[in-house]
Amino acid sequence: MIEPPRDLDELRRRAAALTGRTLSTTASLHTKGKTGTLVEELLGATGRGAVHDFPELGVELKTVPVDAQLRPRESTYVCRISLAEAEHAEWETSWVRSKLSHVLFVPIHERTVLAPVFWRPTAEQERALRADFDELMGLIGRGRIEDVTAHDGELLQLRPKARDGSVRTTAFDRDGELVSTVPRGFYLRARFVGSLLTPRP
Amino acid sequence: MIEPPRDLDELRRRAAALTGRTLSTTASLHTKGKTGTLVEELLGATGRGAVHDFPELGVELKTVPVDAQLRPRESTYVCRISLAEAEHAEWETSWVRSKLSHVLFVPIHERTVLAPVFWRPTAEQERALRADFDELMGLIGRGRIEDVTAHDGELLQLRPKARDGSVRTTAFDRDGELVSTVPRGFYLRARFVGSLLTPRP
DNA sequence: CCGGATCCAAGTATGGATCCTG
DNA sequence: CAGGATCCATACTTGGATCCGG
Repeated sequence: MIEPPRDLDELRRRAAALTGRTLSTTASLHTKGKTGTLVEELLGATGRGAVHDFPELGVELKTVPVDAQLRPRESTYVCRISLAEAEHAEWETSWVRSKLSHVLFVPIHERTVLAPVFWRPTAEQERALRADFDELMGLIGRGRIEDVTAHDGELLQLRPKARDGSVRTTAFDRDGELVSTVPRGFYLRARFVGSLLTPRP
Repeated sequence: MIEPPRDLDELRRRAAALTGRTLSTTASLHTKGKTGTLVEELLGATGRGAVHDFPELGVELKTVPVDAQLRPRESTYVCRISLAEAEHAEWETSWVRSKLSHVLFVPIHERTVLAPVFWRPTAEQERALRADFDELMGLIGRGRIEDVTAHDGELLQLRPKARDGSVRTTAFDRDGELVSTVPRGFYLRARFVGSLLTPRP
């Protein structure tokens, strides 16, 4: 086990030191979440179950599979949402805002680690994220969960998040009744994360 | 896997048929909850996670370790309580009342199964149980959780229920603040269960 | 004795994400 | 191409209770 980084500079140095390294080709690495967990361990993340991967630094780590042009091949999962509490949710105190307040993106091309990118939302980006949040949570709060699709939201989208369709949670419908539905999570659109990895002036 | 009993008579017959049987002496049976789980399986209980062990019959199964005089060697665990919701809890709709509305006690002496006892609370017993419930939940509802000990309650008592002291839950203190404390559960006192196993006219 | 502390197995939830059809 | 579906490992929770020191 690797000690947690003592400050942001140490985390920067560790992340930079991984650049160009190739992750092991072991069969056990071919499963969905294994790359992310391995990079967490290599950087000394300790926040399993906490709000951030690096709780003292308030930094969230995300590995992103990319192509040779640094374009993400997938969207990036952020966190789950509580459908039943959507009506009272506020952006300022939301889990998704906390997670996204400071992110370390580690792009992975095939098995090679590329240059890390630290990101904090600009004022403009935060306005757009908040607008997505308000739109999505507003719909859910008004009982429209089944009308929400991954088409909604400019930067943030809402998608199913569960092992399979047999996992259920509850939400309110338009009549205010509790109904069973599939769990959802927030995701960052691939094109947005792509713009963060290759900034244009 | 054994099919669930179709009616109460079938459950009675199965429980009676276990009387005098000796549970296997396998090392794997020497752990705390294993006897209860084994008897559940032998009787065809299906209610893992449900309110009752036999959901269709509304019957709860409890194995009770006893001495040669049928005196329980331990108190009997009933269920957990939600400390944070204690203030609004009512006996009529409580989990503990449901659990205790119909119980099949299976006494175990060393590894031998003794005669089963079906029990439904008499009116008098239910009054006493309710009095204990109201006393305990009233204290907790008023933020006095840390003043409640296993001395309180005539038939029902409240005791810690967790792997070890590191597991925590939350309750309200006297100032209405949420505080961390150890999870609790309801238990039936050993002397009360003893009186149910050896009724005196 | 018995009140407070603890133990194990199994099921569920969570965090890590990628898979895969139309 | 990307929205909806799904996969794995690990942590946490729950239900089964018994352990053990004062």
